[in-house]
Amino acid sequence: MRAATPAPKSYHHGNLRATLIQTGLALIAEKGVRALTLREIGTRAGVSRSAAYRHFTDKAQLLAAIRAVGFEKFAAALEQGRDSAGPAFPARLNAMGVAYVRFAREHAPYFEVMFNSNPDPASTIAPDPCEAEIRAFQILENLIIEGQATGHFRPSDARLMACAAWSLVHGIGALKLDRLPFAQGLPQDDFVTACSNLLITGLAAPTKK
Amino acid sequence: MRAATPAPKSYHHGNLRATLIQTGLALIAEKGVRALTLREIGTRAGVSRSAAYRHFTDKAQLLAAIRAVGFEKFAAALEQGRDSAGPAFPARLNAMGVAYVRFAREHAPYFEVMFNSNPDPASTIAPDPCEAEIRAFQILENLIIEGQATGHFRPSDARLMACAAWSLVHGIGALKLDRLPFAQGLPQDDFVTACSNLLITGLAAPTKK
DNA sequence: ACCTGAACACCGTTCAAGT
DNA sequence: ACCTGAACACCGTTCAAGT
Repeated sequence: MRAATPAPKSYHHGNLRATLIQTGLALIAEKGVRALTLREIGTRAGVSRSAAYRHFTDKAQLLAAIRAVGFEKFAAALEQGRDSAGPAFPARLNAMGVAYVRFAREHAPYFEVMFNSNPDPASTIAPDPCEAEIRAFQILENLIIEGQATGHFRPSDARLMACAAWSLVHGIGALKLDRLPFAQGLPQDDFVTACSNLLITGLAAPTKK
Repeated sequence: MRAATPAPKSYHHGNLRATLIQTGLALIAEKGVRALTLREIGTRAGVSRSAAYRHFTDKAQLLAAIRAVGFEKFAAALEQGRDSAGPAFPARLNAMGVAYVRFAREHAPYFEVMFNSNPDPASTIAPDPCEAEIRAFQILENLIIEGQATGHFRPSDARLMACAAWSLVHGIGALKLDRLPFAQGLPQDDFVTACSNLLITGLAAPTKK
């Protein structure tokens, strides 16, 4: 009777690398960042605690791999948010912002490893952005460029405008201000929408006349 | 010769609690967040590694105390930034933003413990804001209220406007976008100023006529 | 080439015991 | 009341050894 065990993989795993990333992804969603330990990942993957070192030089490298797949999902969420809005550009920009903050809330642990400054060393510099992170930013920048072409957005530096919009929603997602004494009442999406409207119209009083 | 040792403090320390906070503050500035360990703090303070538990129930509680003094310095930096600008309100708002991001950069480790979601448990909720944090926010909110009174800022919900401005500069400080492929070139303060001008004037094209 | 097991140098936290 | 010392259950990482 050589049937019970579905995959033999007695010793060599086949693609432990991918399995470790998936296991880490599941673990982080289940029990948070603090529970994301090399040893537990190994145990869950049915492998010794030092096996990961054959595929990643470091815990930081495993986190980088996990972060990369997080940004894939993130970019997809932003695109989906944008496309769920109508054709008007301010509305599309706002929908992207809502999607951004929603992702930050619904996938809080992902969001943390994705954006937290480099997780392991005492180094103060941020980790290099991964491909999907740059792509996510370009989705936003392109939206602004299109909105400029149609005359909806002012013809300033589109990259700078994208930086400002990105920073705004990132700050909202990271600060969780809507949860604090400030600005209670409004449901989350409305809070984001209100902030994004402020960015679009500006804080300054309308020029009289 | 009973002179050499300044303070005897042979066994009981007197105010170990304050010493531990100061030691932690120094350690974090010196070697980063990762080096901020209860054991090392104890050793530096010349005390056993478990002595801290007489004054804090937890590492999280020590961090909360450290965060509180970080926010004191932070609020002072914001006020100083605001006052270093001229009397014009958009300029004062911008100066606060520059001070915000400067603090994030120059005191990166403080900034990390101050704003990072609760440091220890797997809990996903943010720690309660400390008194100085709320005060820092009110400095910003008051500036906007004053700017509304003089007609410089639009008469929308001042709290919401403060949330948007706070989120914007927080995102800039946290994301370090000026360090990335996007938006190179500009020195940091100019980058902040450009973003804050965008928030003030708005992303939308000026209404023709 | 890929993985294991024991080992090392760390953690936070607890608890009996000292003063 | 305040602190120590040993102990416990964890970490990441290394390295000889197995297959």
